[in-house]
Amino acid sequence: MHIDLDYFFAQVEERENSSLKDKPVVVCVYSGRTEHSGAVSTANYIARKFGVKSGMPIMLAEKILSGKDAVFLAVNHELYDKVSDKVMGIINEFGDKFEQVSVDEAFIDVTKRLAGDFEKAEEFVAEVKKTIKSKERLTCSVGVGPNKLIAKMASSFKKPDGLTVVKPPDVKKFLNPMPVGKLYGIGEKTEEKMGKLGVKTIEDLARIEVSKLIEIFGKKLGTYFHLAANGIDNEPVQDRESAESLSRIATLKEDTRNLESMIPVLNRLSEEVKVRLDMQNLNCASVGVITVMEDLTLHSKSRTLDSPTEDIETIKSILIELLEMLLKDKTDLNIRRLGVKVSKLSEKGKQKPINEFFEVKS
DNA sequence: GTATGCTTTCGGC
DNA sequence: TTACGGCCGAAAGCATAC
Repeated sequence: MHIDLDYFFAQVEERENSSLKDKPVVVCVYSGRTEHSGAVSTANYIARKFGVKSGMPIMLAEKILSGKDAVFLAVNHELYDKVSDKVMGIINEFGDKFEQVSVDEAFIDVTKRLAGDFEKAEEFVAEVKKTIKSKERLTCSVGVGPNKLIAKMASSFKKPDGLTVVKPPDVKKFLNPMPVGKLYGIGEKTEEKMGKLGVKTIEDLARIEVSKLIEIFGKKLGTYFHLAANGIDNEPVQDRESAESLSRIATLKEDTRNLESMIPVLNRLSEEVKVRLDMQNLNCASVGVITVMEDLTLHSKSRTLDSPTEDIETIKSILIELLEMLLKDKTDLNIRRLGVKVSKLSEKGKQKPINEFFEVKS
């Protein structure tokens, strides 16, 4: 079962201030460059009806909604995180296993609770929704299916406040008519490639011989596409240990390609990332710099280390090197936004096992 | 030549 | 008129090993 909180940030804001409920509400990330510069994080369904979307420039959303009595708010992550924790706690209580995917999404394994009986799903979900509604005054959209893949695709089928139950015998019926690009794991490029093979729908994909898919996409991907198109997925619902990566990005006061002026920013971002690493007792084995140029194109450079580090000075000096490299690669444009990312995270004091050491040789 | 893993870019929210 | 965040995991592209 997959649970997705509806238009989460904006819904929390409506909850905090009921006078917002019948108005367009737009939750924004202000960059600080000018009073109105920034982008839309999310908007309620009234604002969406007028065409407001995530990622849109705030000034454009303002124009679309002018005269519509719209409310623009700055994101309040502290609040959303707190509310998220409470809701996730509730959801966790309803499953035998729990997996949080993001601030507003989670899977629970309810196989045992439902005794494998999908007829019980509707009533069960009603109970989950009722609890979240009464304790936190929030709605969500829910998908129930025989595995995570189907549950995830089902929860986005009807929203907001939706419920879609896909019983095992109905899996094919559910997937078949969808465009192949809707299948989890298939992006634009792969969809294009599929189109050239005459594959438009998930049904088309399911009909292709697995050997043919392996020939075209390689063993790993080919096998995955074949199984997914047939509704088969064996990924367990499991606790996520910690995030896979951690990053911090900020808009510069003005566009520049002057290294000296960016070093203090890079240092500050590194320190903020380091604090978050420490909070979770993590170190990192990969360090990267991210830039968004004045034309909003994104570029990045990263380096994998020989061994994980937690040393801030090491991280800072690598980042400066990477930024220098990036400036040499990309000689034409100024940098608008600058970021720091660490990945290949592991818990301090624990060495990640190298699988080959334990592999049984035959 | 192919499979794999690493790096870079994309896309959802 | 134009307008443009921050964060994450997924997808795509690329390099290397066999």
